[in-house]
Amino acid sequence: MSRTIRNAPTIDEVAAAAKVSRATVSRTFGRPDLVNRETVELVREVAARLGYVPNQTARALSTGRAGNIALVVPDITNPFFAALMRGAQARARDQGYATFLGDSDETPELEDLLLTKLSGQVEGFILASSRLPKERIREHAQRRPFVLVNRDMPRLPRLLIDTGPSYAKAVAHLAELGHRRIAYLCGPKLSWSNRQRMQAVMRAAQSLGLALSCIQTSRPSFEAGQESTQQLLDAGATAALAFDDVMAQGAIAGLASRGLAVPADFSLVGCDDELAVRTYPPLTSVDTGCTAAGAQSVDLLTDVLRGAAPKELCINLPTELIIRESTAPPPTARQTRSAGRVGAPAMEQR
Amino acid sequence: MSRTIRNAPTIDEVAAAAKVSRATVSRTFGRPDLVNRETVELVREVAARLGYVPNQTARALSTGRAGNIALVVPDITNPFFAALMRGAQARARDQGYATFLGDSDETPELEDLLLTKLSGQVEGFILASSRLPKERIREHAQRRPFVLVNRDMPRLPRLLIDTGPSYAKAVAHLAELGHRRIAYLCGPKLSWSNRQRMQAVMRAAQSLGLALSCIQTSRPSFEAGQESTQQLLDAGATAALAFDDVMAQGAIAGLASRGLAVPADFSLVGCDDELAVRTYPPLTSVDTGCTAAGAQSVDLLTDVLRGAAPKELCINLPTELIIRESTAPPPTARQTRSAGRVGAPAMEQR
DNA sequence: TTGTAGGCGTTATCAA
DNA sequence: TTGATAACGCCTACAA
Repeated sequence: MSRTIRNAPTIDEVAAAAKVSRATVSRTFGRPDLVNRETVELVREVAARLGYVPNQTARALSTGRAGNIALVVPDITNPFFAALMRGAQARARDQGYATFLGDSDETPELEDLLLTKLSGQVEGFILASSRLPKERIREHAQRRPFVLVNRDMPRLPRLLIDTGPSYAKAVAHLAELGHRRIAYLCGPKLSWSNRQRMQAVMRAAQSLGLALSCIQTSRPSFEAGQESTQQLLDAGATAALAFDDVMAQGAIAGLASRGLAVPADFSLVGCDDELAVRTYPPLTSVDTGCTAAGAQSVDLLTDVLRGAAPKELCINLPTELIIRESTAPPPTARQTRSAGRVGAPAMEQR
Repeated sequence: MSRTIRNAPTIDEVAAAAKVSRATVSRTFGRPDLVNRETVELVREVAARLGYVPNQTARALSTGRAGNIALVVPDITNPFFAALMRGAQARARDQGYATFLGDSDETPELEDLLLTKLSGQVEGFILASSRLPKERIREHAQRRPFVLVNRDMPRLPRLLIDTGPSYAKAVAHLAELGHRRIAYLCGPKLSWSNRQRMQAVMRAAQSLGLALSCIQTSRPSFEAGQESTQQLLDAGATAALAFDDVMAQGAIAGLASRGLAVPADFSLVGCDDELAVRTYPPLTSVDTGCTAAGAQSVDLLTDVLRGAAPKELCINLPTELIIRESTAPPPTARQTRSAGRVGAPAMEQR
């Protein structure tokens, strides 16, 4: 009854105006191959003139296919998820789906709520970096098809961005530069990616004989990275691998505010590579190909929806360590090595 | 027919199991105040046991209220829009709405497509920074309630983030620092915000007697900012105001790759203040309060939907210039002024 | 307080 | 190739 909505023309009005049955109009838009060429044109014309657009809701009720999917993420503000969303939405659109966005603000309860509220209007979910207990995920997955991103649960279609090897490589890279004490700046406790990365770092550090401190944080945010500075220094580390680029960027800022420069005084490694090339100095980071991953997660979901169950329900996406300018030999080792770093003169303070 | 979706129980099954009419079940969920307490409990119980959840699609078809809104943006990857989305989605959820996201990739055609495809399932739109011709917007707005963000069209509910005064202030700030030739790094031609900001800069520059160059760019991206470096220098400018933080950040990187430091060799002003505090150096930027704006645009839309037409359909949001460390006196003027900039030592090159 | 019945706009099944 | 006619699941006057 909103006065701003003029009554949209229905299929019946088009049918009447075109002097055909409403079934023909329906077919014209849904299965034009079943309709006479000329009839199609006629109907299209009339429809256009009247401004008719098939009512998606009615169509959904009739067919059982909503034509929608939902992407649920912990924080759309994080460049990783923004890129994922971008890739997913574009691909979904290409396949004729509209995309809901659910931002859970890193809280399992909200995530759960979004899942139940959205489930009625959605053919399937892409659940990225879920913080939910696996039992809940299983329950939800029973109602609607799910694709998990960065969460590993047997028998559920999932897309795992495999950062482990790259983090191991990054540790080796730091070891080669001469670092002996390093730190891992943790992501969310409930994050699969965090566990994966932390484990990779732990193993690599151990096998290379490096001392490692794991530093807990409240949330994968710039601020958390910033606030971790003291602990980073207390740990006696000369380098750190952060859970992602955002935290690494925060750490750089935190160090800078204490007069410490990266990489002259401290080396830092990030992850996602969305931000990395934009920071100062540009971050050594793990490229996760997030935009492509978004698109691929949609492909996986639509495969499932189409019943074209892919033989392999678990897709592993490789990553790559990109070495830039945020990593260098530790301060004490510098004298004995070539120290010149383009555009990143060491500060004299401290 | 998907094998993963078990057939959801319908209102009739619940009614039968509870030995009431289906109207009673319907009321139990929609208007429980119209049903006997005990009956409500009974029905709820039975529904829970059966796992019944009202079918949102059927409800929407019947009531005409989809319970959905859509936010359409040019690029969800831009921190401004990500923050806007975050604020909007959260507020929409609080008000019982689910939110579609449409990313138009800066192209009017895609934007148009999204609008028509989404319109069937949505009670209203929030259209942010539309690149569409105003006639098209009017046509769409005729079908569904619209709230425009950063686009000024008479008689349409809109939320305008008023950056003009802050840009003028920024120009004055640069003038005070001693800059005589400045540049404006343009945003998208079709952007209202861009026009607003450019005009503010032009006027301020003129009234202060500063030389101004406007530098066109392809897209409001980091890369575009980076690529503008040559033109910035060719113009002989010693400072620039960018359309937003992303471009400013790109410009910093572009300058750095030529051995020029900000603010020692060049001053830069950004906009949005989402990124600003995270860059190096931290950007002098215009705070647009994007997250709050997202929430407020939803409020405005739901007001309209509720028929509670606000007396003022145009909301102007004030902004604030935040001075940080990316602005300083120009190189030539430096000798005669106090040059000490915390944490941003001048580079010796050039 | 509860029940009956018509309608929301499409699609799908059968005939023609 | 087209048309009539049930569903689809729910809401909502209107009646009881």
